[in-house]
Amino acid sequence: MKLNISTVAKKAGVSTATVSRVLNGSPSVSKKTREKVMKVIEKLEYVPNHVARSLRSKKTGLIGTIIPHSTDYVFNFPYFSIFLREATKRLSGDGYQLLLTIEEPDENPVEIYRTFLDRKIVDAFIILDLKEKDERVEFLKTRDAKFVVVGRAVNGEEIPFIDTDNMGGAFKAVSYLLKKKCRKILFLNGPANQSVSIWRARGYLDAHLKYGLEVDDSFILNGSFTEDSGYKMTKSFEGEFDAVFAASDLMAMGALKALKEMEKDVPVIGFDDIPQAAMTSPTLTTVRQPIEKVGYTVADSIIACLESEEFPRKVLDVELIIRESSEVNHEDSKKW
Amino acid sequence: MKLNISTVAKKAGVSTATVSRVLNGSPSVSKKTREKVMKVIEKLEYVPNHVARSLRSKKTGLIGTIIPHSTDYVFNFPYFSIFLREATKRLSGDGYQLLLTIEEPDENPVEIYRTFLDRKIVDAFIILDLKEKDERVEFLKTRDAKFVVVGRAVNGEEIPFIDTDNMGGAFKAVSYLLKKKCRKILFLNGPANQSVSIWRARGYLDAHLKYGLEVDDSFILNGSFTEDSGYKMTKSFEGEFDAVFAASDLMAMGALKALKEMEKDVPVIGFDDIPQAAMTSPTLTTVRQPIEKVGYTVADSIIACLESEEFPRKVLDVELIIRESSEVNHEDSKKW
DNA sequence: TTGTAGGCGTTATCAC
DNA sequence: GTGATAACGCCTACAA
Repeated sequence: MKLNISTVAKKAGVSTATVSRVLNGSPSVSKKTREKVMKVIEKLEYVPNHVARSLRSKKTGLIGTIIPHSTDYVFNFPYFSIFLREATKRLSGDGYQLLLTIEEPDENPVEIYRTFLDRKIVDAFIILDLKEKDERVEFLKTRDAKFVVVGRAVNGEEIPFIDTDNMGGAFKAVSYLLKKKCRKILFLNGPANQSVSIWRARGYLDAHLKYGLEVDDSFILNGSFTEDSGYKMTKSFEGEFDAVFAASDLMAMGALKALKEMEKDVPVIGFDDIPQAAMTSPTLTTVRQPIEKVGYTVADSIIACLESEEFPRKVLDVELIIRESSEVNHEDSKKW
Repeated sequence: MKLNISTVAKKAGVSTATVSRVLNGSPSVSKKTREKVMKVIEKLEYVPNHVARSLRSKKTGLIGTIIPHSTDYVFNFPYFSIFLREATKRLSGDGYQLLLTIEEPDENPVEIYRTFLDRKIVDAFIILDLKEKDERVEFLKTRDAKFVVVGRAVNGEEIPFIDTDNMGGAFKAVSYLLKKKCRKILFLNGPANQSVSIWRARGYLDAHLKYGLEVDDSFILNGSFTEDSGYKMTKSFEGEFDAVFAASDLMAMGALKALKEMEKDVPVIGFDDIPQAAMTSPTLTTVRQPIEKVGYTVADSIIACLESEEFPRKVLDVELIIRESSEVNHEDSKKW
């Protein structure tokens, strides 16, 4: 026996239209009818068919998030799971679901967006890992699709985005080191073509500018955001340096490991403030990104975007958290 | 102007039924008609509406995977991304998509399965992180839902599953250590209530049995699969031991770190063979799980389950990979 | 081989 | 307030 809206209508002695109204909280239903219908719904344990609703409303309630294949790090990244958790929480509060998918290894990244759009599988996208010149964004714009980017375009392009203040964060961290008289700050940056890297590099430069210092480009290294990358870049750097600023906490941890092996003791600052940052030895000075807030805000913006045609553009503040690793002789801390 | 099957039909001068037949590769369409229709489809760039198809066919093509909230480690777990990648690849080959979702923090884990089932959002589930007594499985069985479990029931219960030979793997690793005359093997196991932990404990016990040795239960510790957990359990263990067998490579790495600090040099074996295992110092002896194959096989089984009512039950072989960490005096390796 | 038409389950528009 | 009824876009008997 199939259970659908008309079964309920029949049992309740009303029309399907009325049941639908009850279901959708329409005000134009008498209290009495509403209660009668509700009772039947509960007794039958009826739940509306989501697919039929989608067909009718042309909305699936699914938000697509395609995880770039090029960056396995997002999964290594303790950070990412927090982002997802918060976004999921916010979305499900309004009846949306995250449709997470991994990019296909050897396919043009745009294809999966095309498929999802063509088949009308999702209502909107969350774009991760914004590139300097991002073909996914280009594509979605030509298709007039809804999306929110995590990250901020570097060329002032008008796209809906949420980002943390990467430039400001780098500025704060580097200024702190410069104030401490560090003058040769090794900057372990992320991949060169990612907008996040570009913003942080701008902060690095700006801080030097403020102090009237010139920047030697050879101190800016591009790697991936992993611990391993931080370790290797530090270890293989040829030349003197008196501080390290890393674009992720994992990289900073790698740098600390390398420094220890090199028996070199200079201030280190990371980026993110992942949970481990407070637990390493030495504890990590770092730029805290409000990752929960990012997850929440992205979800919130997507919903706003879908339900009221808003065009979100937000930069969230970051904060420099001072711990042991940025202090000279931080190795001493281990003796406690 | 809306683009749907009847627009195409009109343009091509045929009925919607014929277009549908072409779309679905029905043999009963003349070559000529098919070509004519195809041409129109291409010119119009028509793509069938997935939601309408779902409504008609009662299949969404979505496979639900709910990531347990209790175990943030799945995201720390470098392993998990490989699993997802392979599963996704296999699924999309047959037109399915993975619908990944994070479990809601403070909600009964079963609820999200209920929601997905009620609303008919997914065709089947992949269950991760099987518990000894798993209410999700119970629930899905009562609802007669399709699912495949990654992991093997410990009580012989009949459920569709894919698992690696956890017991055999532990058996091999522990036997190897016993053969080396180790007699006090510290076993850093995963959470006690997870089936994977129970299988591995069985392997540990079995190996001892084979050597006619009794097992001291105090040598079996339960933690989480993280590096930190391995480190702490090793460091805080009170009592002598002459080898370590860890239930994950991350834990093994934590154990190695602890041993180094304790200036203790005993063989260590891990589990998984994550990419880093070959790159640590010392390199890690470990039980290799064919993770790509697990991802592929789970996806394959889900499809088989959906399309031909099969009931998959498969245990995939594992292999002991001998590297440096299991050899006594492995610290020497660092001098090269 | 092809076309007609009903139905999948819901919601929105229009009457009453 | 409530009830018919027509879509939404597709597939599949059944008929031709």
